[in-house]
Amino acid sequence: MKNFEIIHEDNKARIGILKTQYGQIETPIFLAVATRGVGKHYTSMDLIAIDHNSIISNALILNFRPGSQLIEEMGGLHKFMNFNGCIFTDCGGFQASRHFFQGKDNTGLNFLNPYNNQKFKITPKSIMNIQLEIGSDVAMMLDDMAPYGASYDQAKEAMELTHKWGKLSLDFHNKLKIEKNSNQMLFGIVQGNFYEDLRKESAKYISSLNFDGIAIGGVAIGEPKEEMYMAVNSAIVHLPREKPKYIMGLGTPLDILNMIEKGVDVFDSVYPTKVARHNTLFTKDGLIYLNRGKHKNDNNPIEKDCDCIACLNYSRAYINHLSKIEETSALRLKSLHNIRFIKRMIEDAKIAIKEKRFKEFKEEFTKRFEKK
RNA sequence: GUCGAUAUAGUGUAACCUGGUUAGCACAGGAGAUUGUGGCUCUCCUAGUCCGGGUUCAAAUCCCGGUAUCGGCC
Repeated sequence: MKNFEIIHEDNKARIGILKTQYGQIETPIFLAVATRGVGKHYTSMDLIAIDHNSIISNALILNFRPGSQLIEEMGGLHKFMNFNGCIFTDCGGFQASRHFFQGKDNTGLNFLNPYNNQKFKITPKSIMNIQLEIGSDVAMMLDDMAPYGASYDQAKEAMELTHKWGKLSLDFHNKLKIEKNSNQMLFGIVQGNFYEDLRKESAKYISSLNFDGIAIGGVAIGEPKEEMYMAVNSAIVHLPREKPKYIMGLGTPLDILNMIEKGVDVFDSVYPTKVARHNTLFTKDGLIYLNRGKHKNDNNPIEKDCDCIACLNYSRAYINHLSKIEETSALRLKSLHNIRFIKRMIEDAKIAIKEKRFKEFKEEFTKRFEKK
């Protein structure tokens, strides 16, 4: 049985159905970030309230606390956090750019558990086991991500280690899935930093393995936009049409639309929630800075036609007030608005794809979003 | 009426006693950043010495007068 089916296409843009162990989910999707089994300032109930059914959590960080075994004992992450939606788990490769990273060798990545300062090593095998214990619907292979500015040799080395770990991750995952009687999917990750030939090589190699889906990793790590698009373009043309494609870490509303146009199906990013906490809110007419004085007496919602919990119930003036007095409820409302904005934007994009006018939709959306 | 204290961006204050960088800081105001999340974070900009005179090479700072505010006493 195929676990991904493309049901509509408009040039490269498409609508698909991802068939996971939790259930079926229509792509393109945006995964709200719930690294530690909860969003920052929002819970699974909040996501349900804005009709958001897909998240990404982090296997490494969940394993630090409360531990993947405990989550398994509690019936898996869906039950533990009471989220009846699609859950991806990231492997922890990205956390190699964090300060608790302690270096790598050919067999895995070393970390310091920030909660108890114990050394903790993850390997392709151990992180597969952790993700199966957590019980996510989609697991990610262990990858090695070179930082922005890495030399060619450094990028090549990271890519080659990623390829090696990809094969190992896949083999272990297949074995463990049978042992645990799981239908968890596993996605591969393309690396190659910002070198066109490495991106191509990595895309071809990862595509040759039998992953359920393919992610492009190692972008949006501080590089200029042009380099990001170059890296993605170099890889994506070598990925098979029929597999779900995931760009890790994107993004902004316009980045998401641009990537949908290239055939990307899955997104995740802290961008919408991080900027929301810092008072940058998405509207169809562009970004607004909600903490500015002009909104102090604005009785309108953040966005007129938005159906999120913030816009249905509160004015810009009120949320500006909550922000000014540093009430944490403001962080929740603002985060939920931006998540909902992305979801609604993607829903509109899907309608456009069905009607074969995605390009026009994107251009109109971009024009309005960028106008000042 | 009288004696005293105080007067610095929109607001609150620092520098005054002991004259000497570009008058500092916070909030407010404006423009931005933020992309597989240990942090309601970070960057830049706007804006000020009550008024008048004096001393001095040099005054927010010392002196005199005015005005305003606050307080004490009649």
